[in-house]
Amino acid sequence: MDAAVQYHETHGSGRRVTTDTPRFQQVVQDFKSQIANGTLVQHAALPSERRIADEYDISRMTARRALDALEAEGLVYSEDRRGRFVSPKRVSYDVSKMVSFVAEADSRGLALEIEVVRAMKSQADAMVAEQLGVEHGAEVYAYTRLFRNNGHAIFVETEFVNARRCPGFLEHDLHQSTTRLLEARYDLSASAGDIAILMRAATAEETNLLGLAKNSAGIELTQIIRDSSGRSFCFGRQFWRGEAARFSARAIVERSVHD
Amino acid sequence: MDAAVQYHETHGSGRRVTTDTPRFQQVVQDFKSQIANGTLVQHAALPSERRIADEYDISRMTARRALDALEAEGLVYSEDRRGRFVSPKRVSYDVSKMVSFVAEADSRGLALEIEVVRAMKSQADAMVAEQLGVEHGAEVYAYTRLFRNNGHAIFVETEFVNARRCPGFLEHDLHQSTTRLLEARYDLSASAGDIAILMRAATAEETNLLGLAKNSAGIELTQIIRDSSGRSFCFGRQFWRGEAARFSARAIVERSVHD
DNA sequence: TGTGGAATCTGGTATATACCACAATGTGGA
DNA sequence: TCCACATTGTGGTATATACCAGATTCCACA
Repeated sequence: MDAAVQYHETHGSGRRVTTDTPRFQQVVQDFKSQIANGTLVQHAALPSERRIADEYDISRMTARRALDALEAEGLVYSEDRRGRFVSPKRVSYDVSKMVSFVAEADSRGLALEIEVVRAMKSQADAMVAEQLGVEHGAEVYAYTRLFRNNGHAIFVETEFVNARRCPGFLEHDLHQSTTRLLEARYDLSASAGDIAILMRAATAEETNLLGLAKNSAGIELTQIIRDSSGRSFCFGRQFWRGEAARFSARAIVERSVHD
Repeated sequence: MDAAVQYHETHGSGRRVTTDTPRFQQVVQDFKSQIANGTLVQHAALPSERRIADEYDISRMTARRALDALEAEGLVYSEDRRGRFVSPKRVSYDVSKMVSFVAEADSRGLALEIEVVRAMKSQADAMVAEQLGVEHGAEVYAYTRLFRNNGHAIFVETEFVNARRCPGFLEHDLHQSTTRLLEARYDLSASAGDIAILMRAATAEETNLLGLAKNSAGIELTQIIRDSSGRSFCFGRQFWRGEAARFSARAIVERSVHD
């Protein structure tokens, strides 16, 4: 256990003209390579912090730093007291298609599982009321669902539907596309939608459901679905693991539809 | 050193059994409050790590943990060896409007500054060639610009334009909206666009230009701009500070085949 | 009135150590 | 055979310390 503090610079494969590559960055780079070249496939377990520290001859805290960096980048996820694993590949979500993500995923063969976390009748708060175009305090159905792909949680969604327009909504099976449900049962078909995407930190519940590390960031996607008369009948808020998705959209200037 | 670590369990309800609140979370919460209630306004300096450690009677590393968490959430940004500061408010970007963000920002009174980092004629690599619909190796103009709002860097963008369609492009002033430039000088008006949004880690250059912490995540937004005939003439890739923006879009259902 | 340089401050990296709480595994006894 | 219990492993939190290098400040000297 000699030579604790050494700070010798291993200029070796020095590419960067910067000062000196921090040791933890070496670990980061190594694992990035291993993930990129397939040595580590998705969901494969990484060595433990202690093992990495040992192998690289660094302290556990430094190993941890490297792993935290990989996690922050989304290349790796961790399960509390079980280990760290390679993140699966991103899924694509075309937000321009108002077909529910569920339906879209189905058609592309994604094994999407839905867990209903919570479902209840409640009253619209200011936010929900504005989005749904109902009175403050009006009855709405609110339900939260967790979406997994191959067993791996990728996002959690809370949706609000206008109770007056969708009586008995919660009696239906929520393990399916909401869009389809609304269309089949209530003759409400999506005609347009407003979508917003932003990056933010996960709330406590999202952290738990998605199995995220504390204070980690992800992507919030909110959408308001409107019928052909422009009235909104469904408001949803999704929170995605940051590394789990790629969102695409198509923009068309003005209203001119050519075809 | 007397115990000082107490860890009595409060037994939550779900699967997770939350133990005692970690000390660093207290710091996180405090600053969150101060930012929320306006005690700390945007760009205000937070106390240094050492000062926080002192005031909360925690170690510097624990204080650092708290600050890192705040930074990961985007509430705070740090400047190397200068300090940590409260992040400014998000800007909104409607990606459905094919008007350049610059133009849109102007009209809303944002003080947007553009710094041209790099501008050159180069040859399309596989990626760029595909997006622009040109031959691999075809001549393109490539330029990188850094965008600041009130002096605070918010995103960096690299755009590629088809050199054949836009001769002498780089001779124009790039401190303006590209969309406008293309329209005014080359009669190329945006008619549609494909946009993709995803969260990822910053590259080394992005880290430097945006003044980010190492390995921090942000949002990549790529867009392909097409003319009325569907041909693409501009391909751009933006990397945004994660906390800096909110992206909105409007989706319209195109009734087609229903499976 | 500068101006150069030292002192001080800041975040960044790194180590060593300790304990906690839960997960997985292994072992012995009923 | 099956279950209770101990052992081991893992990530999570926390402390104390050290040095680095750039940013800032301020003061003495020209």
